[in-house]
Amino acid sequence: MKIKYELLKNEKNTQARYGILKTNHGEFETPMFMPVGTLANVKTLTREELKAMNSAVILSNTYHLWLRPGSEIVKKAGGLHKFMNYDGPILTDSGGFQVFSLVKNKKDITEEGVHFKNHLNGDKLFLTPELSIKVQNDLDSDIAMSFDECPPASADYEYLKTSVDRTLRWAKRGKKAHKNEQQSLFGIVQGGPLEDLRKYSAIETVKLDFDGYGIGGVANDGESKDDMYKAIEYSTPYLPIDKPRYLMGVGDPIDIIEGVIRGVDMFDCVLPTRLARHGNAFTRHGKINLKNAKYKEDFEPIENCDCYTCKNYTKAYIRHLLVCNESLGGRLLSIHNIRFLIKLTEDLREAIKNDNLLEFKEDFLSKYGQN
RNA sequence: GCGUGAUUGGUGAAGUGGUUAACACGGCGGAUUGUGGUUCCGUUAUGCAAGGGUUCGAUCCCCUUAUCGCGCC
Repeated sequence: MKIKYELLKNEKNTQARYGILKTNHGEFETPMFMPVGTLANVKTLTREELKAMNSAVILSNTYHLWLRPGSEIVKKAGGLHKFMNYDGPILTDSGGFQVFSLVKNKKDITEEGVHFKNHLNGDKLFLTPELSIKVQNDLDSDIAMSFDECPPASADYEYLKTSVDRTLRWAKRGKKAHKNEQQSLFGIVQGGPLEDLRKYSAIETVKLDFDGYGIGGVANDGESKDDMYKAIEYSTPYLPIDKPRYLMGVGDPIDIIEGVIRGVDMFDCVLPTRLARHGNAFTRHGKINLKNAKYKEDFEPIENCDCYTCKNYTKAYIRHLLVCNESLGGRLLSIHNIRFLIKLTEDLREAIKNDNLLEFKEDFLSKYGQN
């Protein structure tokens, strides 16, 4: 079956929503945060660890799995869930963003699709909306994403308009090619930070009738926070209330709060795991760098937190692991950082239920700082 | 004892009679938003063993001393 979103409550003072997302692999509350497992694996973590931190949906990637091991192999394995031994819901990204982020220079965007080079070995590749959907059908994820174009933050109006129209045509083609009745398909709203383009993109995408809607093209390099928040608030008013809204790629704690306030239900981001591998931890008092010399003799946990890492390890030990390049350091921080964001969404859901989201935000910011 | 070669940051080291002494590692700090698992950026020797001399100017040339290496009695 397709996923079902049930809206249970609107927060009184904001656009925030509390709801339930029903999938073939369980029911989960929203707003939610989805850890990223690009290569059919949330880097360094096992499924037991993900469950222990109350993680629900994870994100995986069409482009990467298409290249390695190849979607036919995942299909042979019985689909992505069986292949990676994960029985929770999986969302697959379409590859649109990867064409943008991994293949910065040599790409040729045509009406038919995108010509670009394999980021691993330089082979010529051609990805189309139909092929992206075919790969995602083979992967058999719970939620597939439309193949979109993700233009740079610096793109001008003319380019953005052209791009939005092309993404709409690609969305239509992808929907037509979509065969998997067990799999839901999301459309993606684009349009940069511009009100009329976001509105247009949202309205036209909704006309195609998807199972949920991504808000894309956000948090691209150079984009200001203000532009990001505008992109969200220019999009969500035109999205149906009975379908989930997914802000693609967003992950900074403050951005998650701002997204929720503007009516977003789902987030994903590499930040918690990437920051972890580079030695950084989210805390309620801001982000810290565990490699800093000041933690050399700090025998306290990162903070008062219910995660496995904080219950068992000190900052001094984690620092030692990081400094020595021991992979357990990044693993322990990944556990803490993902749990931090998931806990944040749990707190946000409570705040929505209690109609005190703005107070929650103010309190959070006063401790967390403004970055 | 005589002869000879060396001595440059925390480490391995480049280098030149003329403004700010390469580069690498390490250290310290920062970045990171639909993944970069090993990434990117910044910073880190007011000084070239010590003292004296030549010179407009010496880390570089000369002398003495110290330390280390090599060869010979």
